[in-house]
Amino acid sequence: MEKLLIVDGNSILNRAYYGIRILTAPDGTPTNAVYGFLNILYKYLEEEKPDYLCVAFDVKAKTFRHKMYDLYKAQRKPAPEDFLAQIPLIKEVLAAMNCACIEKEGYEADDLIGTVSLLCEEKGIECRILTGDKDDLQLASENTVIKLVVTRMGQTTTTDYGRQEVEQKYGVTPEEYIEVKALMGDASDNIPGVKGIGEKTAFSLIQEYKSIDAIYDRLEELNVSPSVRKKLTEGQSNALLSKKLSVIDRHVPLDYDFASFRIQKPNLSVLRPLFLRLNFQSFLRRLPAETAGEDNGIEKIHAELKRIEENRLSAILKPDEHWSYVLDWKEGAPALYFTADGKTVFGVSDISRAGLQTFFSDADIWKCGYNVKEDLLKLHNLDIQFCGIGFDIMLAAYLAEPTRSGYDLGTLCSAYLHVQLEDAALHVEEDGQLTMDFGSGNKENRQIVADRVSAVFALHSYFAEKLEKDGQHTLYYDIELPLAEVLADMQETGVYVDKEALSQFGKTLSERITGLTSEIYEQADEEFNINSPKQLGVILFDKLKLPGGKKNKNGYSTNAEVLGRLAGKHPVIDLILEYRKLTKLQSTYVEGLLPMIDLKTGRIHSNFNQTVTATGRISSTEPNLQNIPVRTELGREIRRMFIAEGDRCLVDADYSQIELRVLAHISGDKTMQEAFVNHLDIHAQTASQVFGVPIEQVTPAMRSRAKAVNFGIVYGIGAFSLAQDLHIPIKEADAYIKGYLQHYPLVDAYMKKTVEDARTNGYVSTLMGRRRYMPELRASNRNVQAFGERVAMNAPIQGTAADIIKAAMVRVYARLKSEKLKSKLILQVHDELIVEALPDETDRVKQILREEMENACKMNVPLEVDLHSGKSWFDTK
DNA sequence: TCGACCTGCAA
DNA sequence: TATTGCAGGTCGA
Repeated sequence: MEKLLIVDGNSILNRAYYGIRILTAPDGTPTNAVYGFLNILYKYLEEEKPDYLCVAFDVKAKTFRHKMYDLYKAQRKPAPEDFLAQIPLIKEVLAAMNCACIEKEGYEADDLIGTVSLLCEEKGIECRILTGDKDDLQLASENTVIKLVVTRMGQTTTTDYGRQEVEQKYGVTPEEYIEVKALMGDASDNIPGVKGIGEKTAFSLIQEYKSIDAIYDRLEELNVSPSVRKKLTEGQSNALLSKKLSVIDRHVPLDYDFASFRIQKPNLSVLRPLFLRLNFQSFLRRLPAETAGEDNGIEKIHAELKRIEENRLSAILKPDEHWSYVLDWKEGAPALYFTADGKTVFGVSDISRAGLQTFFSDADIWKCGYNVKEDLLKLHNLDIQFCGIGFDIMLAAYLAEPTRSGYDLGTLCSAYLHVQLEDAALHVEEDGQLTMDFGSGNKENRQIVADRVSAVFALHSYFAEKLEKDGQHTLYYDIELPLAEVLADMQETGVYVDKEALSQFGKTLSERITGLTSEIYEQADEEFNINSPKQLGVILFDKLKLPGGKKNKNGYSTNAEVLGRLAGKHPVIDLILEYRKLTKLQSTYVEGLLPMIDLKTGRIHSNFNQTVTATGRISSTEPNLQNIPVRTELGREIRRMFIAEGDRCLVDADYSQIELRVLAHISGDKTMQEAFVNHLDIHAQTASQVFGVPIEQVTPAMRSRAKAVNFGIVYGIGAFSLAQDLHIPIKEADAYIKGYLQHYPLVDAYMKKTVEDARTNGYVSTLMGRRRYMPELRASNRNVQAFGERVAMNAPIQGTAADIIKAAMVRVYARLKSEKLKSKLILQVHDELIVEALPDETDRVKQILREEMENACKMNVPLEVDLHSGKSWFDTK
């Protein structure tokens, strides 16, 4: 038996719109609903494998229902703009897929669906209706199944309703379902129903009497309460009207030939460019592979590969050329591919160390790569210097769009050049490495790599120009690009760890954890998994009956804040808090760090990522060395294990209040600037302002509150959260914020202006021209918008601070190098730099750190650096 | 085995 | 209903 799938276009698009986070094409077109729609469509095409497919849409014009009842759907709020914009877009996509879209003036999608499903019944074709709207349940039959879509937490699921399922679930037949709806009405469509009759009564009435007509035929005999009878009497005309409105018209004169619903192949020459434009990578991958000679209108990257012998390298490499390259390790031994024109790619397989040196160690040979930091590390393993770094595609793409989730070459080609890098979909890139399945049918590795070199070349032209146009030249060439080398060096150097001491600390923790575990079991009077918040919640709130009910969707919340409020109510609480503290240290910082210690060097080589954060900060992984405990006494012990090797020492330099200084500078607020210019205690100063007392009368409590406000302001805090943070009434918190903005009026003005600028420009910028695009501000969801506003206020501050410390790192690195010091920069923790210094260089290193950090950026307020040194990180406080 | 979720660590 | 990150554990698909 053949099968047809008909989709309620508006309904599914709507579900997709609200179910999916904000998503935009590179040109700013909102695409989340279209993306979600296609995901749902593809999913059910695969699941149902229909022979026919069509998508029904509503038409804007009034329908016969409006003529019947002019209030029909009258209360509907107009859909958000970025939703409406996607309706023509999905139709464009469906047209390119050669999928029939049907619509008819005067009718709704439901009527078309009803008509098509009836046609199916007549033709003996199975019909599946994909919709988010329960109204269609009236169409269910043995042959017609409604697939009702529910989107929850990003997941799409459907429940299938045939005749049986409707009867089972609702206790009425599909035909009777219309009667129920007519009785109870439908607020969303403004169908009146009978006033006072709700869902329950409507269902029981229809279950008993089957139809509205039957009810009114024998109204006086009905076995109902007088009040229900009264309501029915008064609502008779509304009931009849509602039924007319609710019933789907299954006899719409269709202007479409049923045969045109038969599934056809997509029009690739239209669909592929469209998906490229929308940057739908996952859908591009679904499209059938191109056959040879097929002209699909898309330019493909293709390089002519010339394999050469290593001894010809010097002859080919002219220093006045710009060389785009890829260093490939796929075939076991390194291979070098490079091009000067993007068309001819030279390839040297099995290249020797000397060959690599010819290319990489010559500063006169200008080189453009992709993820240069990785190449630096690989070459350093062979003890080869990498000089003449001219450009890095990945870093440029990061500046162009720091919120991207990844920067693989194929994606960048489609997103920015609208050109396809062939086989891009078949391989996965990790840290810029090419890993792929060389199964049959693929092009051979060499050609793929050659094409990648060509892509690097093309992207360089594009991004070099874009950086100029966007005013990011200095940020790129003076900060990000040289920083790659600094980070590679830091990664390579690593930080020395006292493995024995760390292990010993772990043993001590283990003993205490064992003891705590049995104490907790004793108090709970049973054994359970303390690490499971779910089980813990049951113990605390069900078994021990502690107050403080549910919070999250899995049940009870048991985080430190909740437990803290419970402290004193039961002895187990303190034990659990202690248990949590110790197991955190044990699992994350002892068991997590120990295996990361390089056996040869005794050091941990964390990965410093340059293209991860939305604001310009660096991130650290495997392990993350930017979140080593410091706030609690016991946690801080971990820092004793990070030590300088041999007779060296650690020098720690951290910026004092860098974000507030940035705020004082970019807002232009004189009061705040003065505090910094005069080297005053900014939190005490703020307290004095907000509480209206002289500075010498500021109590520690006042200062600590002011400090919280200072922090909060930077994050775009609201009164609610400040109140929660400080455990004070919202009103009071609100007064603090108001007072703050009153005393720092230009901070207030800055916040407002930044958000306004972000709305008009679509992005915010840091002092050095780093951007963050803010599509959130154009979202229809209030929460998303409010989030966007906070981000708009915070990103320039956090981002400028990131710019500054990055500049400082480049300067410190250059100074250490130019002064031929052996001391090494080893860590960066957002506002803090750590150098492992030789004994006779320590004083010089301190001087360099202070000079280069304090002068990294000229602002209207001074930058101040606190310096400490010691044998371990613990000692540098 | 993988992803969602909760929790907690840092600036 | 405060920004930016990373990671470990549990639990269910």
